[in-house]
Amino acid sequence: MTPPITIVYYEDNRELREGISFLIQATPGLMLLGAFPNCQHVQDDLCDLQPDVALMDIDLPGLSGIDAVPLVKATSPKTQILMLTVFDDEDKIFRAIRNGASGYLLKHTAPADIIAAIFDLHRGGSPMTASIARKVLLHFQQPPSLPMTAAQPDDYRLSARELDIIKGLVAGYSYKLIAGELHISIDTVRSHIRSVYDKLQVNSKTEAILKAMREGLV
Amino acid sequence: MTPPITIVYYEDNRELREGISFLIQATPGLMLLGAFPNCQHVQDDLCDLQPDVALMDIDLPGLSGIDAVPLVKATSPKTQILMLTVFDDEDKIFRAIRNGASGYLLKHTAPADIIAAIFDLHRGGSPMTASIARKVLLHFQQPPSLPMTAAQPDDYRLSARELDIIKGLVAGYSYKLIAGELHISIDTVRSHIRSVYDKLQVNSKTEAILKAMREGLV
DNA sequence: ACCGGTTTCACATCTTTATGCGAGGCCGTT
DNA sequence: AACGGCCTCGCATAAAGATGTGAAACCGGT
Repeated sequence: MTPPITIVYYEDNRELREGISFLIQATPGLMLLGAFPNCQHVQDDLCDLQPDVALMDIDLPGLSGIDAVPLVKATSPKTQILMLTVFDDEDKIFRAIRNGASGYLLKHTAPADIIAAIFDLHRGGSPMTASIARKVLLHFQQPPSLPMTAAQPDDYRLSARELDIIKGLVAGYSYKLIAGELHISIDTVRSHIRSVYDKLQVNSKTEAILKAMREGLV
Repeated sequence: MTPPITIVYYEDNRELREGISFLIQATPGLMLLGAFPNCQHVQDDLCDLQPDVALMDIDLPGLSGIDAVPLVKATSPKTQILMLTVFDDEDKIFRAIRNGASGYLLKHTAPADIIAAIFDLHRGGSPMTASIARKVLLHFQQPPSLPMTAAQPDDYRLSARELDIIKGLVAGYSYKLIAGELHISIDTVRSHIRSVYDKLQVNSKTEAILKAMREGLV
């Protein structure tokens, strides 16, 4: 028998807290270590408990669940955080994710799915409500190719060496450093840069870097 | 009664194709317009059908499902694409996403969940298997703050004006342009840049831009 | 009233980039 | 063999950026 997944739970709504708590306790393989109405004392709470999973509401009185995320990670690094909230606000989502949350469910999620998500999370997955996932994905998709005509410039046909050079730029190196890194002369670097600018249709280091990053050429 | 969600399906494995096809046809609210063993003729297929949803396998003979994604989008822009695959390879995931896929499920997903995902997708969500979602999220999380000591420099205390300047840099502007934009002299821009470099602990435009972008200061 | 930070500007100097022009060697296709 | 693309290097000039030094004006707080 594998050891149970240990859990702490932060939720200010008493009914909900007791409901989910009961559900967790009733599920074999899960063990609830604590359920708190606010996260004023996250660090105290977690430093001893060191749970596998933290279920966190966002809209908590006092310290918001989002701001608590980094504290959780700092106090108990192995703890995976599952945000459980009514907000599908972009800003909140990304702040939580950047801070280190690993899953994000809206509260309308069925209780059974919440339980499933806890297992997913512990298995190394990132359960996400589909509508949340969409917002995240949109940040990866390149701006929808406006017209529907085929032929996307997608590929700028940079040569291998040119890619080396632009990687250097994106890494923040000067020509001199790139030359040293690649064991070529600075004039050669200049020469390649020329070609790169030509192909990317830009005319400054900054533009080239930004374009390369946005188009995912790096 | 709302009109059914129309679907096309690309999958080379005959058994699987027939199984899922049957399932779709048996589900009220879904309508299968076609199921193909390869996507050689996506554009021909879709130009008339204009389905709401395209279910695509990745590992297709000939033209890969990933490469077909942009073609689908070009031919039938309103079609939402759900990748269905055995690969949880980072590179494949991101190529599919960048190309415009809106959902990504691994094939071990239960048939009932696949059906649910189709509805999610059509509702504007992005169903994703938790393990896939994790890989995506990792690209958003800032490098795990190495030590656990509190107090991360997070906030570089840039002044309002300094933020204006760095926004200009990130937009790819030269000092001269920034000066024009903000109606100040180029020497003033230089002066602010100095402070910014100081606070960000960098010493070149490129480093400043990269740091600002990564730390989300913009 | 003094201090510190912000915003503005100036002048000088040195380094880095951008760009024009030229050139030899390598390699694969036609 | 001739052609085009790629990789290498050089020299030169003009523009942009980095850095040092200094300073006046404003504003909020001790």
